[in-house]
Amino acid sequence: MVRVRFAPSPTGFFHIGGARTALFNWLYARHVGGTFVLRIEDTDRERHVEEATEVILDGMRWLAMDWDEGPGVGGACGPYFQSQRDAIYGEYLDILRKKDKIYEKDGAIYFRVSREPQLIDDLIRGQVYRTEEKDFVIFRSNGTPVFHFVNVVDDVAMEISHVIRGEDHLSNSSKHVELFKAFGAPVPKFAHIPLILKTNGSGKMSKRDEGALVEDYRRKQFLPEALRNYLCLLGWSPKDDREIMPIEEVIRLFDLGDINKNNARFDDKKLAHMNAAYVKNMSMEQFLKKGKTLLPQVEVDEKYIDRVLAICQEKLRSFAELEHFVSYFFDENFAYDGEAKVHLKKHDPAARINEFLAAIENLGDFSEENLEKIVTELAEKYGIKTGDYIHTIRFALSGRTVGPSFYRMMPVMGRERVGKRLKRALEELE
RNA sequence: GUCCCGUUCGUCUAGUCUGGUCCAGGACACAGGAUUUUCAUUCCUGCAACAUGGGUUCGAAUCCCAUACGGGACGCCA
Repeated sequence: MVRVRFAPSPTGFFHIGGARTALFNWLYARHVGGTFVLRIEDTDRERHVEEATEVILDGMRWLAMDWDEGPGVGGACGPYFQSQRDAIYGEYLDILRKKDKIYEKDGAIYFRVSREPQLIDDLIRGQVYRTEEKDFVIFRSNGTPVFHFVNVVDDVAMEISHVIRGEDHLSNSSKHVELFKAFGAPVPKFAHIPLILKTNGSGKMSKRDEGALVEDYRRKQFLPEALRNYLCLLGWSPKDDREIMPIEEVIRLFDLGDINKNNARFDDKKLAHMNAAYVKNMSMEQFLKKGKTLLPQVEVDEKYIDRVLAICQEKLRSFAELEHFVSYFFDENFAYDGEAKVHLKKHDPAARINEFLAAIENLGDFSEENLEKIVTELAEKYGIKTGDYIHTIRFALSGRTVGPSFYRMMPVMGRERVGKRLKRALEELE
Protein backbone atom coordinates (compact mmCIF):
# COMPACT_ATOMS: atom_id res chain seq x y z
CA MET A 1 0.00 0.00 0.00
CA VAL A 2 1.56 3.24 -1.10
CA ARG A 3 1.35 6.10 1.37
CA VAL A 4 3.10 9.36 0.61
CA ARG A 5 3.08 12.69 2.36
CA PHE A 6 3.73 16.34 1.80
CA ALA A 7 5.02 17.86 5.01
CA PRO A 8 5.39 21.60 4.71
CA SER A 9 6.41 23.92 7.46
CA PRO A 10 3.98 26.82 7.82
CA THR A 11 6.26 29.74 7.15
CA GLY A 12 3.62 32.08 5.79
CA PHE A 13 4.61 31.36 2.21
CA PHE A 14 3.99 28.57 -0.23
CA HIS A 15 7.19 28.16 -2.16
CA ILE A 16 7.02 27.02 -5.76
CA GLY A 17 9.52 24.26 -4.98
CA GLY A 18 7.25 23.06 -2.21
CA ALA A 19 4.32 23.09 -4.59
CA ARG A 20 6.27 20.95 -7.04
CA THR A 21 7.18 18.51 -4.25
CA ALA A 22 3.52 18.36 -3.27
CA LEU A 23 2.58 17.85 -6.90
CA PHE A 24 4.94 14.91 -7.43
CA ASN A 25 3.69 13.29 -4.24
CA TRP A 26 0.12 13.83 -5.32
CA LEU A 27 0.75 12.58 -8.85
CA TYR A 28 2.41 9.45 -7.57
CA ALA A 29 -0.36 8.75 -5.08
CA ARG A 30 -3.00 9.21 -7.75
CA HIS A 31 -1.05 7.16 -10.26
CA VAL A 32 -0.80 4.10 -8.03
CA GLY A 33 -4.07 4.63 -6.20
CA GLY A 34 -2.26 5.25 -2.93
CA THR A 35 -2.88 7.67 -0.09
CA PHE A 36 -1.69 11.25 -0.08
CA VAL A 37 -1.17 12.62 3.42
CA LEU A 38 -0.78 16.30 4.23
CA ARG A 39 1.09 16.91 7.45
CA ILE A 40 1.91 20.29 8.90
CA GLU A 41 5.36 20.48 10.43
CA ASP A 42 4.79 23.31 12.85
CA THR A 43 7.38 22.47 15.45
CA ASP A 44 8.44 26.09 15.54
CA ARG A 45 5.84 27.36 17.99
CA GLU A 46 6.79 31.00 17.54
CA ARG A 47 5.02 31.39 14.25
CA HIS A 48 1.42 32.23 13.46
CA VAL A 49 0.59 28.71 12.56
CA GLU A 50 -3.03 29.11 11.66
CA GLU A 51 -2.66 31.81 9.05
CA ALA A 52 0.52 30.31 7.73
CA THR A 53 -1.16 26.94 7.36
CA GLU A 54 -4.04 28.53 5.50
CA VAL A 55 -1.59 29.92 2.94
CA ILE A 56 -0.48 26.39 2.15
CA LEU A 57 -3.93 24.87 2.19
CA ASP A 58 -5.18 27.64 -0.09
CA GLY A 59 -2.37 27.02 -2.50
CA MET A 60 -3.00 23.30 -2.49
CA ARG A 61 -6.69 23.81 -3.20
CA TRP A 62 -5.94 26.40 -5.86
CA LEU A 63 -3.73 23.92 -7.68
CA ALA A 64 -6.40 21.27 -7.15
CA MET A 65 -4.18 18.88 -5.23
CA ASP A 66 -6.52 17.16 -2.82
CA TRP A 67 -5.25 15.20 0.15
CA ASP A 68 -6.71 12.02 1.61
CA GLU A 69 -5.57 12.56 5.16
CA GLY A 70 -4.66 15.78 6.89
CA PRO A 71 -6.08 19.12 7.98
CA GLY A 72 -9.79 19.38 7.36
CA VAL A 73 -10.24 15.77 6.28
CA GLY A 74 -8.82 13.89 9.24
CA GLY A 75 -7.65 10.29 8.99
CA ALA A 76 -6.54 7.34 11.08
CA CYS A 77 -3.06 8.69 11.77
CA GLY A 78 -3.94 12.10 13.12
CA PRO A 79 -3.48 14.63 14.43
CA TYR A 80 -1.79 16.03 11.36
CA PHE A 81 -0.18 18.99 13.05
CA GLN A 82 3.11 18.20 14.71
CA SER A 83 2.35 20.70 17.43
CA GLN A 84 -0.42 18.33 18.55
CA ARG A 85 1.64 15.17 18.58
CA ASP A 86 3.75 15.63 21.71
CA ALA A 87 2.48 12.43 23.32
CA ILE A 88 3.52 10.41 20.30
CA TYR A 89 6.97 11.96 20.27
CA GLY A 90 7.32 11.11 23.95
CA GLU A 91 6.51 7.47 23.26
CA TYR A 92 9.02 7.26 20.46
CA LEU A 93 11.67 8.94 22.57
CA ASP A 94 11.10 6.21 25.17
CA ILE A 95 11.75 3.56 22.55
CA LEU A 96 15.14 5.09 21.88
CA ARG A 97 15.85 5.50 25.55
CA LYS A 98 15.08 1.83 26.27
CA LYS A 99 17.42 0.84 23.47
CA ASP A 100 20.08 3.13 24.89
CA LYS A 101 20.36 5.11 21.66
CA ILE A 102 20.28 8.53 23.24
CA TYR A 103 22.05 10.61 25.84
CA GLU A 104 21.75 14.06 27.32
CA LYS A 105 24.25 16.85 26.97
CA ASP A 106 23.83 20.54 27.85
CA GLY A 107 20.16 19.87 28.45
CA ALA A 108 19.57 18.61 24.92
CA ILE A 109 18.95 15.02 23.92
CA TYR A 110 21.35 13.55 21.38
CA PHE A 111 20.93 10.51 19.20
CA ARG A 112 23.86 8.11 18.92
CA VAL A 113 24.72 7.39 15.29
CA SER A 114 26.26 4.10 14.20
CA ARG A 115 28.96 5.68 12.06
CA GLU A 116 28.25 2.93 9.56
CA PRO A 117 27.46 3.81 5.93
CA GLN A 118 23.70 4.11 5.54
CA LEU A 119 21.92 3.00 2.42
CA ILE A 120 19.51 5.51 0.98
CA ASP A 121 17.51 3.50 -1.49
CA ASP A 122 16.43 6.18 -3.91
CA LEU A 123 14.08 5.56 -6.83
CA ILE A 124 15.59 8.47 -8.72
CA ARG A 125 19.26 8.33 -7.78
CA GLY A 126 19.80 4.66 -7.16
CA GLN A 127 21.56 3.34 -4.09
CA VAL A 128 23.28 6.17 -2.28
CA TYR A 129 25.48 5.52 0.71
CA ARG A 130 26.34 8.17 3.22
CA THR A 131 27.88 7.95 6.66
CA GLU A 132 26.62 10.14 9.45
CA GLU A 133 29.69 11.12 11.42
CA LYS A 134 28.26 13.02 14.35
CA ASP A 135 25.56 12.39 16.92
CA PHE A 136 22.81 14.92 16.52
CA VAL A 137 20.21 16.66 18.64
CA ILE A 138 16.68 15.29 18.59
CA PHE A 139 15.26 17.30 21.51
CA ARG A 140 16.33 20.84 22.24
CA SER A 141 17.22 21.94 25.74
CA ASN A 142 13.85 23.71 25.84
CA GLY A 143 12.17 20.34 25.45
CA THR A 144 10.93 20.67 21.88
CA PRO A 145 11.72 17.98 19.31
CA VAL A 146 13.81 18.68 16.24
CA PHE A 147 12.84 18.24 12.59
CA HIS A 148 14.84 15.05 11.96
CA PHE A 149 13.15 13.34 14.86
CA VAL A 150 9.56 14.39 14.30
CA ASN A 151 9.83 13.86 10.59
CA VAL A 152 10.92 10.26 11.00
CA VAL A 153 8.58 9.52 13.89
CA ASP A 154 5.62 10.75 11.88
CA ASP A 155 6.70 8.82 8.81
CA VAL A 156 6.88 5.69 10.96
CA ALA A 157 3.62 6.38 12.76
CA MET A 158 1.81 7.30 9.56
CA GLU A 159 3.28 4.30 7.75
CA ILE A 160 4.71 6.35 4.94
CA SER A 161 6.00 4.03 2.24
CA HIS A 162 7.66 6.55 -0.09
CA VAL A 163 9.43 9.71 0.96
CA ILE A 164 9.32 12.07 -2.00
CA ARG A 165 11.06 15.33 -1.25
CA GLY A 166 13.60 17.82 -2.55
CA GLU A 167 17.19 16.83 -3.16
CA ASP A 168 18.31 19.23 -0.48
CA HIS A 169 17.24 16.50 1.93
CA LEU A 170 19.37 13.79 0.42
CA SER A 171 22.25 14.43 2.80
CA ASN A 172 19.85 14.44 5.73
CA SER A 173 18.61 11.03 4.76
CA SER A 174 21.49 9.23 6.44
CA LYS A 175 20.29 10.68 9.74
CA HIS A 176 16.79 9.59 8.96
CA VAL A 177 17.75 6.06 7.97
CA GLU A 178 19.63 5.73 11.26
CA LEU A 179 16.48 6.75 13.10
CA PHE A 180 14.19 4.41 11.17
CA LYS A 181 16.47 1.54 12.05
CA ALA A 182 16.74 2.61 15.68
CA PHE A 183 12.95 2.48 15.93
CA GLY A 184 13.01 -0.94 14.36
CA ALA A 185 10.77 0.42 11.62
CA PRO A 186 10.96 -0.39 7.93
CA VAL A 187 12.95 2.18 5.99
CA PRO A 188 10.81 3.80 3.32
CA LYS A 189 11.77 4.14 -0.32
CA PHE A 190 13.14 7.54 -1.12
CA ALA A 191 12.74 9.74 -4.16
CA HIS A 192 14.81 12.88 -3.99
CA ILE A 193 13.58 15.16 -6.69
CA PRO A 194 15.74 17.80 -8.36
CA LEU A 195 15.60 21.35 -7.12
CA ILE A 196 14.22 24.36 -8.91
CA LEU A 197 16.92 26.90 -9.62
CA LYS A 198 16.58 30.65 -9.96
CA THR A 199 15.63 31.97 -13.41
CA ASN A 200 18.66 34.21 -13.29
CA GLY A 201 21.76 33.88 -11.20
CA SER A 202 22.99 30.85 -9.32
CA GLY A 203 21.53 28.71 -6.60
CA LYS A 204 18.13 27.30 -5.85
CA MET A 205 15.11 29.48 -5.93
CA SER A 206 14.48 31.08 -2.60
CA LYS A 207 11.39 32.73 -1.28
CA ARG A 208 12.87 36.14 -1.87
CA ASP A 209 13.17 35.57 -5.61
CA GLU A 210 10.63 37.03 -8.01
CA GLY A 211 8.02 34.42 -8.79
CA ALA A 212 9.12 32.03 -6.06
CA LEU A 213 5.74 31.88 -4.37
CA VAL A 214 2.55 30.20 -5.47
CA GLU A 215 0.71 33.27 -4.23
CA ASP A 216 2.53 35.37 -6.83
CA TYR A 217 1.01 33.41 -9.69
CA ARG A 218 -2.39 33.46 -8.17
CA ARG A 219 -2.21 37.20 -7.74
CA LYS A 220 -1.04 37.60 -11.32
CA GLN A 221 -4.09 35.70 -12.52
CA PHE A 222 -2.33 32.69 -13.92
CA LEU A 223 -4.59 29.75 -14.50
CA PRO A 224 -3.80 27.12 -11.88
CA GLU A 225 -4.01 24.37 -14.49
CA ALA A 226 -1.30 26.09 -16.49
CA LEU A 227 1.04 26.49 -13.53
CA ARG A 228 0.44 22.91 -12.52
CA ASN A 229 1.09 21.68 -16.04
CA TYR A 230 4.31 23.67 -16.19
CA LEU A 231 5.42 22.31 -12.83
CA CYS A 232 4.82 18.75 -14.00
CA LEU A 233 7.36 19.33 -16.73
CA LEU A 234 10.06 20.58 -14.40
CA GLY A 235 11.93 17.35 -13.90
CA TRP A 236 9.47 15.03 -15.54
CA SER A 237 8.25 14.49 -19.08
CA PRO A 238 5.90 12.09 -20.82
CA LYS A 239 8.83 10.97 -23.02
CA ASP A 240 7.12 11.99 -26.19
CA ASP A 241 6.82 15.54 -27.42
CA ARG A 242 3.67 16.45 -25.59
CA GLU A 243 3.79 19.35 -23.17
CA ILE A 244 0.30 20.71 -22.72
CA MET A 245 -1.67 17.81 -21.44
CA PRO A 246 -4.61 17.17 -19.15
CA ILE A 247 -3.69 16.24 -15.60
CA GLU A 248 -5.46 12.90 -15.95
CA GLU A 249 -2.97 11.98 -18.64
CA VAL A 250 -0.05 13.06 -16.47
CA ILE A 251 -1.41 10.93 -13.64
CA ARG A 252 -1.69 7.97 -15.97
CA LEU A 253 1.93 8.25 -17.11
CA PHE A 254 3.69 9.59 -14.03
CA ASP A 255 6.25 7.43 -12.29
CA LEU A 256 9.05 8.18 -9.87
CA GLY A 257 11.68 6.36 -11.89
CA ASP A 258 11.13 8.75 -14.79
CA ILE A 259 12.01 11.84 -12.83
CA ASN A 260 15.20 13.59 -13.90
CA LYS A 261 18.24 13.76 -11.72
CA ASN A 262 19.43 17.22 -12.56
CA ASN A 263 18.11 20.50 -11.25
CA ALA A 264 15.88 22.64 -13.44
CA ARG A 265 15.88 26.35 -13.96
CA PHE A 266 12.54 28.07 -13.74
CA ASP A 267 11.53 29.71 -17.03
CA ASP A 268 8.78 32.28 -16.65
CA LYS A 269 8.52 32.81 -20.40
CA LYS A 270 7.63 29.20 -20.95
CA LEU A 271 5.11 29.37 -18.15
CA ALA A 272 3.58 32.46 -19.76
CA HIS A 273 3.36 30.63 -23.06
CA MET A 274 1.65 27.74 -21.39
CA ASN A 275 -0.76 30.02 -19.60
CA ALA A 276 -1.67 31.65 -22.90
CA ALA A 277 -2.38 28.25 -24.38
CA TYR A 278 -4.67 27.39 -21.49
CA VAL A 279 -6.50 30.70 -21.84
CA LYS A 280 -7.08 29.98 -25.53
CA ASN A 281 -8.28 26.48 -24.83
CA MET A 282 -10.93 27.53 -22.35
CA SER A 283 -14.52 27.05 -23.41
CA MET A 284 -16.41 30.30 -23.87
CA GLU A 285 -18.48 29.45 -20.85
CA GLN A 286 -15.39 29.02 -18.67
CA PHE A 287 -13.83 32.12 -20.12
CA LEU A 288 -16.85 34.28 -19.35
CA LYS A 289 -17.11 32.91 -15.85
CA LYS A 290 -13.48 33.56 -15.08
CA GLY A 291 -13.54 36.96 -16.78
CA LYS A 292 -16.47 38.15 -14.71
CA THR A 293 -14.67 37.45 -11.47
CA LEU A 294 -12.01 39.92 -12.53
CA LEU A 295 -14.14 42.82 -13.69
CA PRO A 296 -14.81 45.68 -11.33
CA GLN A 297 -18.39 45.82 -10.14
CA VAL A 298 -20.29 47.77 -12.75
CA GLU A 299 -23.96 48.26 -13.23
CA VAL A 300 -24.32 47.09 -16.75
CA ASP A 301 -26.44 44.62 -18.57
CA GLU A 302 -25.04 41.11 -18.15
CA LYS A 303 -25.37 40.49 -21.86
CA TYR A 304 -23.20 43.49 -22.62
CA ILE A 305 -20.49 42.13 -20.31
CA ASP A 306 -20.66 38.79 -22.06
CA ARG A 307 -20.30 40.41 -25.46
CA VAL A 308 -17.31 42.43 -24.29
CA LEU A 309 -15.57 39.41 -22.83
CA ALA A 310 -16.39 37.20 -25.77
CA ILE A 311 -14.30 39.26 -28.18
CA CYS A 312 -11.28 39.15 -25.87
CA GLN A 313 -10.44 35.48 -25.69
CA GLU A 314 -8.80 35.20 -29.09
CA LYS A 315 -6.19 37.77 -28.13
CA LEU A 316 -5.80 37.49 -24.41
CA ARG A 317 -2.65 35.78 -23.19
CA SER A 318 -3.22 36.24 -19.53
CA PHE A 319 -6.11 37.31 -17.36
CA ALA A 320 -3.79 39.88 -15.87
CA GLU A 321 -4.29 41.81 -19.11
CA LEU A 322 -8.05 41.64 -19.01
CA GLU A 323 -8.74 44.87 -17.25
CA HIS A 324 -6.55 46.78 -19.65
CA PHE A 325 -8.42 45.08 -22.48
CA VAL A 326 -11.90 45.95 -21.37
CA SER A 327 -12.12 48.72 -18.80
CA TYR A 328 -12.99 51.43 -21.38
CA PHE A 329 -16.06 49.47 -22.41
CA PHE A 330 -17.56 50.41 -19.07
CA ASP A 331 -16.19 53.89 -18.61
CA GLU A 332 -17.01 56.87 -20.81
CA ASN A 333 -14.30 58.91 -19.08
CA PHE A 334 -11.48 56.54 -19.89
CA ALA A 335 -8.06 58.14 -20.14
CA TYR A 336 -5.91 58.36 -23.25
CA ASP A 337 -2.49 56.77 -22.99
CA GLY A 338 -0.23 59.82 -23.27
CA GLU A 339 2.75 58.15 -24.84
CA ALA A 340 0.71 56.50 -27.54
CA LYS A 341 -0.95 59.83 -28.31
CA VAL A 342 2.41 61.27 -29.28
CA HIS A 343 3.14 58.34 -31.56
CA LEU A 344 -0.18 58.66 -33.33
CA LYS A 345 0.39 62.23 -34.34
CA LYS A 346 2.27 61.14 -37.40
CA HIS A 347 -0.81 59.39 -38.75
CA ASP A 348 -2.71 62.66 -38.87
CA PRO A 349 -5.36 61.33 -36.53
CA ALA A 350 -7.90 64.09 -37.00
CA ALA A 351 -8.07 63.46 -40.73
CA ARG A 352 -8.39 59.68 -40.24
CA ILE A 353 -11.15 60.07 -37.71
CA ASN A 354 -13.09 62.53 -39.84
CA GLU A 355 -12.84 60.29 -42.87
CA PHE A 356 -14.02 57.35 -40.83
CA LEU A 357 -16.85 59.32 -39.26
CA ALA A 358 -18.09 60.36 -42.66
CA ALA A 359 -17.90 56.80 -43.89
CA ILE A 360 -20.00 55.31 -41.11
CA GLU A 361 -22.63 58.01 -41.28
CA ASN A 362 -24.66 56.23 -43.90
CA LEU A 363 -23.53 52.75 -43.10
CA GLY A 364 -26.35 50.27 -43.09
CA ASP A 365 -25.72 47.51 -40.65
CA PHE A 366 -23.11 48.42 -37.99
CA SER A 367 -21.47 45.04 -38.37
CA GLU A 368 -17.99 43.62 -38.28
CA GLU A 369 -18.10 42.90 -42.02
CA ASN A 370 -19.36 46.32 -43.01
CA LEU A 371 -16.83 48.10 -40.83
CA GLU A 372 -14.02 46.11 -42.30
CA LYS A 373 -15.29 46.97 -45.75
CA ILE A 374 -15.28 50.70 -45.02
CA VAL A 375 -11.75 50.71 -43.68
CA THR A 376 -10.52 48.84 -46.72
CA GLU A 377 -12.30 51.28 -49.01
CA LEU A 378 -11.01 54.31 -47.16
CA ALA A 379 -7.47 53.03 -47.29
CA GLU A 380 -7.79 52.53 -51.01
CA LYS A 381 -9.46 55.84 -51.62
CA TYR A 382 -6.86 57.91 -49.77
CA GLY A 383 -3.86 55.70 -50.45
CA ILE A 384 -3.25 55.01 -46.80
CA LYS A 385 -2.51 51.74 -45.01
CA THR A 386 -5.46 50.15 -43.24
CA GLY A 387 -3.24 50.02 -40.19
CA ASP A 388 -3.25 53.80 -39.95
CA TYR A 389 -7.01 53.85 -39.58
CA ILE A 390 -7.00 50.93 -37.23
CA HIS A 391 -4.33 52.39 -34.98
CA THR A 392 -5.93 55.78 -34.82
CA ILE A 393 -9.48 54.72 -34.37
CA ARG A 394 -8.74 52.04 -31.83
CA PHE A 395 -6.94 54.67 -29.83
CA ALA A 396 -9.77 57.14 -30.21
CA LEU A 397 -12.28 54.56 -29.00
CA SER A 398 -10.28 53.08 -26.17
CA GLY A 399 -7.31 55.26 -25.32
CA ARG A 400 -5.21 52.15 -25.84
CA THR A 401 -3.03 50.68 -28.53
CA VAL A 402 -3.90 47.11 -27.68
CA GLY A 403 -7.14 45.31 -27.10
CA PRO A 404 -9.61 42.95 -28.66
CA SER A 405 -10.18 42.71 -32.39
CA PHE A 406 -10.70 46.18 -33.80
CA TYR A 407 -13.61 45.30 -36.04
CA ARG A 408 -15.34 43.26 -33.38
CA MET A 409 -15.13 45.88 -30.67
CA MET A 410 -17.14 48.50 -32.53
CA PRO A 411 -20.38 46.58 -32.92
CA VAL A 412 -20.17 45.76 -29.23
CA MET A 413 -19.81 49.44 -28.34
CA GLY A 414 -22.61 50.35 -30.67
CA ARG A 415 -22.88 52.99 -33.35
CA GLU A 416 -23.90 55.80 -31.06
CA ARG A 417 -21.10 55.35 -28.57
CA VAL A 418 -18.53 54.97 -31.31
CA GLY A 419 -19.63 58.26 -32.82
CA LYS A 420 -19.53 60.01 -29.49
CA ARG A 421 -16.10 58.75 -28.64
CA LEU A 422 -14.70 59.68 -32.00
CA LYS A 423 -15.92 63.23 -31.55
CA ARG A 424 -14.44 63.39 -28.09
CA ALA A 425 -11.15 62.08 -29.48
CA LEU A 426 -11.14 64.83 -32.07
CA GLU A 427 -10.94 67.34 -29.24
CA GLU A 428 -8.45 65.28 -27.22
CA LEU A 429 -6.08 64.90 -30.12
CA GLU A 430 -5.89 68.63 -30.82
C1' G B 1 37.03 22.40 4.14
C1' U B 2 34.29 17.46 4.41
C1' C B 3 30.44 14.53 2.42
C1' C B 4 26.43 13.68 -1.19
C1' C B 5 24.09 14.56 -6.04
C1' G B 6 24.37 16.12 -10.96
C1' U B 7 26.40 17.73 -16.23
C1' U B 8 22.50 17.04 -24.11
C1' C B 9 20.81 23.76 -27.84
C1' G B 10 20.41 30.35 -23.86
C1' U B 11 16.17 27.49 -20.97
C1' C B 12 12.89 22.92 -20.17
C1' U B 13 13.65 18.30 -22.20
C1' A B 14 13.77 13.27 -25.78
C1' G B 15 17.52 9.83 -26.55
C1' U B 16 21.53 6.94 -21.80
C1' C B 17 19.42 1.36 -18.20
C1' U B 18 18.91 -2.59 -23.30
C1' G B 19 26.23 1.06 -27.47
C1' G B 20 24.98 1.25 -34.12
C1' U B 21 18.24 3.61 -36.77
C1' C B 22 21.33 10.58 -33.45
C1' C B 23 26.42 14.53 -38.55
C1' A B 24 21.19 14.29 -31.85
C1' G B 25 14.36 15.14 -31.94
C1' G B 26 10.52 18.52 -29.61
C1' A B 27 9.14 22.96 -26.89
C1' C B 28 10.15 28.05 -24.97
C1' A B 29 13.16 32.14 -26.12
C1' C B 30 15.61 34.64 -30.10
C1' A B 31 16.17 36.10 -35.59
C1' G B 32 14.02 36.36 -40.47
C1' G B 33 9.61 35.74 -43.55
C1' A B 34 4.20 34.88 -44.85
C1' U B 35 -0.97 35.61 -43.66
C1' U B 36 -3.85 39.00 -40.89
C1' U B 37 -7.04 43.48 -38.32
C1' U B 38 -2.75 47.54 -35.59
C1' C B 39 -0.86 45.16 -30.96
C1' A B 40 -1.85 39.82 -30.77
C1' U B 41 -2.73 35.11 -33.04
C1' U B 42 -1.50 31.46 -36.73
C1' C B 43 2.01 29.41 -40.19
C1' C B 44 6.96 28.74 -42.41
C1' U B 45 12.28 29.09 -42.12
C1' G B 46 16.63 29.78 -39.39
C1' C B 47 19.99 29.85 -35.07
C1' A B 48 21.64 26.62 -31.43
C1' A B 49 23.89 21.22 -27.48
C1' C B 50 26.14 15.47 -26.24
C1' A B 51 31.44 19.78 -20.19
C1' U B 52 36.86 18.18 -20.99
C1' G B 53 40.46 14.32 -21.21
C1' G B 54 41.47 9.28 -21.13
C1' G B 55 39.89 4.30 -21.68
C1' U B 56 36.57 -0.22 -23.34
C1' U B 57 34.62 -1.39 -28.33
C1' C B 58 34.52 -2.70 -35.20
C1' G B 59 31.43 1.37 -33.32
C1' A B 60 29.96 5.72 -27.51
C1' A B 61 25.62 11.21 -26.25
C1' U B 62 24.91 6.17 -24.51
C1' C B 63 29.62 1.74 -20.57
C1' C B 64 34.23 2.82 -17.13
C1' C B 65 37.81 6.33 -14.90
C1' A B 66 39.77 11.14 -13.98
C1' U B 67 39.37 16.40 -14.20
C1' A B 68 36.49 20.70 -14.52
C1' C B 69 32.10 23.01 -13.59
C1' G B 70 27.17 23.33 -11.27
C1' G B 71 23.93 22.12 -7.12
C1' G B 72 23.00 20.52 -2.15
C1' A B 73 24.07 19.21 2.98
C1' C B 74 27.16 19.80 7.02
C1' G B 75 22.14 24.20 13.16
C1' C B 76 19.49 23.04 19.98
C1' C B 77 16.03 25.96 11.22
C1' A B 78 12.63 23.02 8.62
